[in-house]
Amino acid sequence: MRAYWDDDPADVSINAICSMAEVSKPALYRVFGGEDGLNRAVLDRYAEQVLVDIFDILARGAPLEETLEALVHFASEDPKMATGCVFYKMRAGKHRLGPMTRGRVEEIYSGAVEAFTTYLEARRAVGDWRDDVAPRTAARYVVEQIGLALTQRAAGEPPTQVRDTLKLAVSAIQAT
Amino acid sequence: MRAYWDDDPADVSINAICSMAEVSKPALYRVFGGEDGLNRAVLDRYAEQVLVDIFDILARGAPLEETLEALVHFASEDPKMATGCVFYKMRAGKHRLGPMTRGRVEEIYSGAVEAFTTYLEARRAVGDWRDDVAPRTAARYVVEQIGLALTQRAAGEPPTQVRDTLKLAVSAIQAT
DNA sequence: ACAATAAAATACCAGTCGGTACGTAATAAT
DNA sequence: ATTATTACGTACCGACTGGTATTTTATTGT
Repeated sequence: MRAYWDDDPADVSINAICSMAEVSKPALYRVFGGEDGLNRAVLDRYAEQVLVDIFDILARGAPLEETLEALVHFASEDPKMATGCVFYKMRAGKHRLGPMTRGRVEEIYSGAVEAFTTYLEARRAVGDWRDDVAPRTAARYVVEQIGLALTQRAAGEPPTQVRDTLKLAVSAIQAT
Repeated sequence: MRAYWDDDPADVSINAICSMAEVSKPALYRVFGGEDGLNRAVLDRYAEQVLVDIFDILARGAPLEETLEALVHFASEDPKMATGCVFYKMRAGKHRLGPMTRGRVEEIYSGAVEAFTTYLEARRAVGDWRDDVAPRTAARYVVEQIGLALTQRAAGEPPTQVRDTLKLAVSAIQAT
């Protein structure tokens, strides 16, 4: 997971992983079955260890502005995300993934969209959000923008620039 | 260029290109020198054949709304861009490129930011654009958003969704 | 103490990658 | 017509990929 996180999953070979982990290749195959199984396991671990933070922000049910601010901070400034996000990296190279990992990527994506849609509907019900954008559209929008920000961070762009871009992006769904 | 456009540059091998073009590998190496030279040549050709359209839109000096509408249409609906954009695909895998191609990618990127910055400054001078966002920040923002849209198209997302996202994104710099 | 079994690593597989040495065919100069 | 030169492609190189057959090491049962 660490290697996928620091570099790009597509650029880390099974051989490299084995030598980093000081594990023989057959051992890795015994445990994970193959590359697809390993990727899936990495993604599962990453989801419950890192992505859960994003879902937590939504689950707090805080006002829109506060929630968006937290998300912007997470994606563009949290040092943990300085080298980007394993999930979005995998999603970017979706066509290179095996069936299990790809399935998990799609699950996580639609789970995120769903969670954000639910959050936005709740906010609208409380009168905390405008009526002229469909919650699902806005949800997909935010998920993509967070992905863009994390991709920029992975590419080494300065956090301030990443933050400027993301701030501008989320302002689109805040405007009255 | 066609292969890079339809698929992903990172997934098209020199061998595959040679067999598609019905050209021997040494012939390709004689002409382009190597993978980096080939990539650079492809990018050059692509820039003068496709990217020029984007620069043309800016060069028209039309009002902001009209310009953004044209860019949104180009990125999210032009059938020519249905499989994404060679430039943005290369940029996404920048670290895998040779020095010449990488240099050209950076040149094109900053050229685009520069062109858009100039355009926005001109619009501001005419009173067609708000004062509360730095032109360069907005320029970078739009360049990233167009890239996101073209990446989404390459991933096979429905054009309507791509358009929704991009429309929402550009609205952020239009708002009064 | 020794044989049977389970676990784990070494050494290898076929395939692909980018890149090139070298033999061959076509052309230009004499 | 014959030689010198240039263009060109076959066949190969070493490095690396994901994946495994086979051998070695450890553990267990007796």
